[in-house]
Amino acid sequence: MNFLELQNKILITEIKNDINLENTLECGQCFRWKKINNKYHGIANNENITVYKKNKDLIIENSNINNVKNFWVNYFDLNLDYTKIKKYLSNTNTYLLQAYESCPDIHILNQEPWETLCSFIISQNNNIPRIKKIISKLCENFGYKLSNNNFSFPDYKIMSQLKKKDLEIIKSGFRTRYILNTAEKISTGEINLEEIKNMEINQARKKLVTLNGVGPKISECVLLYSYHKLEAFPMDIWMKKVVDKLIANKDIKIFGKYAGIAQQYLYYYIRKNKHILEL
DNA sequence: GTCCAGGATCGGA
DNA sequence: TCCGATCATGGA
Repeated sequence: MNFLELQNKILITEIKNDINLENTLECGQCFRWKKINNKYHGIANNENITVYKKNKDLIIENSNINNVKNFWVNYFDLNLDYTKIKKYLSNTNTYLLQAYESCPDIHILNQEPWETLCSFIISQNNNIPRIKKIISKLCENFGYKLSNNNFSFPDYKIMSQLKKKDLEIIKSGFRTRYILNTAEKISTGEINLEEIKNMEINQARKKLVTLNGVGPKISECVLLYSYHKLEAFPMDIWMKKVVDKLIANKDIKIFGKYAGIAQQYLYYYIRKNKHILEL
């Protein structure tokens, strides 16, 4: 990997593991990236960046080169050997091979734990367009303004001070008390998100589901999308259908330590090709 | 108008 | 331990 700085752009060349931004940013692991004219606009690390591909190179605008090296390379998971992992998974399931072809080069992002946790609490029994809307309103109303219409995700300290009435504006319904209760537990230190990062996965699972409104599915999402525990396997209604109909013996153990990556390909592939589940 | 959404919780069998 | 009703809201 090599970094070139020109004006406000940083060009990342010689990336060993090709990343497809559309598949990575629209496969259901994140909710805040927006595509405008073939470029993606998003916020993390209190930076509002634009990212796009030029051939195999990745271009990041509005960041400084040190942040790109330290934060964004990790965020987009550019150092993990996805070729090796896909090969490891390649003889497990024929639909997975179709998914590789149909939606290639998905990377599992390294997202910030609080944003991921809160976002997936909002996601429960909800549809993706509305999830995005609720999260957007949450940021507009309680985040920091970074530029024109771009707001940071509000941190848990701010949210722990909010009341139910304050959140009525975001229309998160029955999930509101879960959000507030979780923000409270993290603020008081009852749950430490930094500690969970270093825990063994089963220990981390146990800790996360102690949060009110966090069950096995949301827990797996946080483990995979922000703690990068690649064996985590979020089992939502779609993946239940996939496991039920498309996986031999309905056994996800075949995916081993990279189950989460198999899950991400299958999830996105099946949501774009729902007819496969009708077979 | 009806059905359903990247679920979790609770009460009752 | 298991199962179904329920939760708030609006997208499709």
